[in-house]
Amino acid sequence: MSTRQRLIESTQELLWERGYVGTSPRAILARAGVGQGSMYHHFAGKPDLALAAVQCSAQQLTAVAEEHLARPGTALERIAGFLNREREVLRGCPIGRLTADPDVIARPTLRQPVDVTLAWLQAQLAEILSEGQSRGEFSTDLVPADTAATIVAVLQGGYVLARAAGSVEPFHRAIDGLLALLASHATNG
Amino acid sequence: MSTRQRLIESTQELLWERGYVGTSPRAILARAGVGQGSMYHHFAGKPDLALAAVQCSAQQLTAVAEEHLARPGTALERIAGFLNREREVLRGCPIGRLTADPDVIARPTLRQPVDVTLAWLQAQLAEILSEGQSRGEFSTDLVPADTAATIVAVLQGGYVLARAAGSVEPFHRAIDGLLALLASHATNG
DNA sequence: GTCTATACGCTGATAGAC
DNA sequence: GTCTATCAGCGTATAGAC
Repeated sequence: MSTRQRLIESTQELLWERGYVGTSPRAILARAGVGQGSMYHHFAGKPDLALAAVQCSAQQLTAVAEEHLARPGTALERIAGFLNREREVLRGCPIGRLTADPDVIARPTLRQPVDVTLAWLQAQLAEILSEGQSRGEFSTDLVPADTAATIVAVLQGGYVLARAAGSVEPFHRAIDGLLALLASHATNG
Repeated sequence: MSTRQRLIESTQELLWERGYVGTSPRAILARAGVGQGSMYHHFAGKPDLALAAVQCSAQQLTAVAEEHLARPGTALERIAGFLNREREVLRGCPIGRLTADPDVIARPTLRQPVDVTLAWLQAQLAEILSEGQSRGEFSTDLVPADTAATIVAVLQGGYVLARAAGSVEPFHRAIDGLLALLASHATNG
């Protein structure tokens, strides 16, 4: 693997664990096993490297979500399959996590991929809900865009509860509670 | 106001904005308008001061929630009133925000008040849901503990979506979506 | 109690050798 | 391309004057 790629991967891991503010170039270099010169050769500085890492994480998250959401089944089944996919719950969401970071929120270029990824996910879920409604699988009482925001919020908030508790349990309770609410609106579940 | 109190309040604000990792004693002192000596006189160091600030924020959040949840009305009305209470959405949750911080998660003494506060909130909501069920206001199909976790997760995740988007809109959509799901389970709404 | 002085390692970056 | 040297400033804490 190239030095450039190793730098990006190390940065991805550190951003996930410690956020932008808590990640220093020194720590990135130590994890990647390269010297400072390499980093400043491939990237303009910390913000530039962080942007590359965030874009990479956003791309990976999108790909995984797309793969799960594209599986066959009813709207409810596809959503449940996505929510119950394997996750490292206590590590949290590598993208959602960045919203806690003041420097990410303050820099439009860093915030943008976070915004785009979460908006894309909501749009995908809204589309699935809408299709489910037109197939008669789902109650037309629900507003797809609102329900989609609720679903993504449960996911992001579930991570918060799990990390606070030091246990995956509240995450799964939040998902189960959501699926129970959604199930009663499904006509073919 | 005492110097000690000013230090705690400055720390509360900075922890909310920047988290534990992003908050330096220097920044705290500058905001409080006191010298270093005062801080190390009243507190053992940064972790000790942060603990006092987090406990204070937890106490304040609990008091506000308690006040809203104790208002009269059906279970659904009380929950809706709590969810729609005035919030500084784009600032996020001063308690939930701390779960993104690696040093908070790593220190049991700092994590504990976060854990206790979010667990208490879930317990309160579960109690309201359970009471609603026994009064016939709410479907007995729902598991109160699961639904309570879902509600708190929507709140915490709503902040994430709002901060990512730089807009309060997705927060309110997530809340509206949740309330729509809950409303269909209420028999007196 | 509160202040200033001092300390040492880390942050984030530049310069220049190889 | 990658390395090491060097830098001004910050992070966190201690010492000791007032």
